[in-house]
Amino acid sequence: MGRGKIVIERIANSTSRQVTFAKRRKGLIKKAKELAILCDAQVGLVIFSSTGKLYEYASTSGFKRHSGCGCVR
Amino acid sequence: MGRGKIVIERIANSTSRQVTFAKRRKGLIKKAKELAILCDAQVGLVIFSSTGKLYEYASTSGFKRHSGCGCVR
DNA sequence: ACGACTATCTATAAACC
DNA sequence: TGGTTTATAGATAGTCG
Repeated sequence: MGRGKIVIERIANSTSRQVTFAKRRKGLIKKAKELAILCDAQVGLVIFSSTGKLYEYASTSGFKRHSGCGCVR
Repeated sequence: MGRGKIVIERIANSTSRQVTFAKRRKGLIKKAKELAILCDAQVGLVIFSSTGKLYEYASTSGFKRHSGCGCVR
């Protein structure tokens, strides 16, 4: 899906791994949103980068962090 | 992305909405897996269909349902 | 390290069975 | 209603500034 074909395995080069992460994370969240809207579904998505950064998406208020244990419902 | 272009809004026809849901859900989970592997990330994905069915994916054992409240960590 | 660009690959809408 | 095919839209790998 791009200039060259790639194998699905951990990208060795740290820089290109980060670049790919940023691109694909954005694409994944976009598709999650589209699924929620097109199909009237509820979608929750949580992504931690290898450096520990959190990225998340939730389609509706049906998913809420509830106080006390910090979990996602 | 297909024979015709589509607008991102709730699909009116119930049958084609279900068909699209099945296709896109599969695609979304595939991409979530790829992101996890390629970029060494941890990914959690929860999808409820409009009929209330649950579909989920978690890239690592870092995400676990813990007993007691049934939440996802 | 970060945006654009674009050639190319992949996902998928529609058609068909 | 569920699987298969195909043409095309959309995502993105590699490149350049």
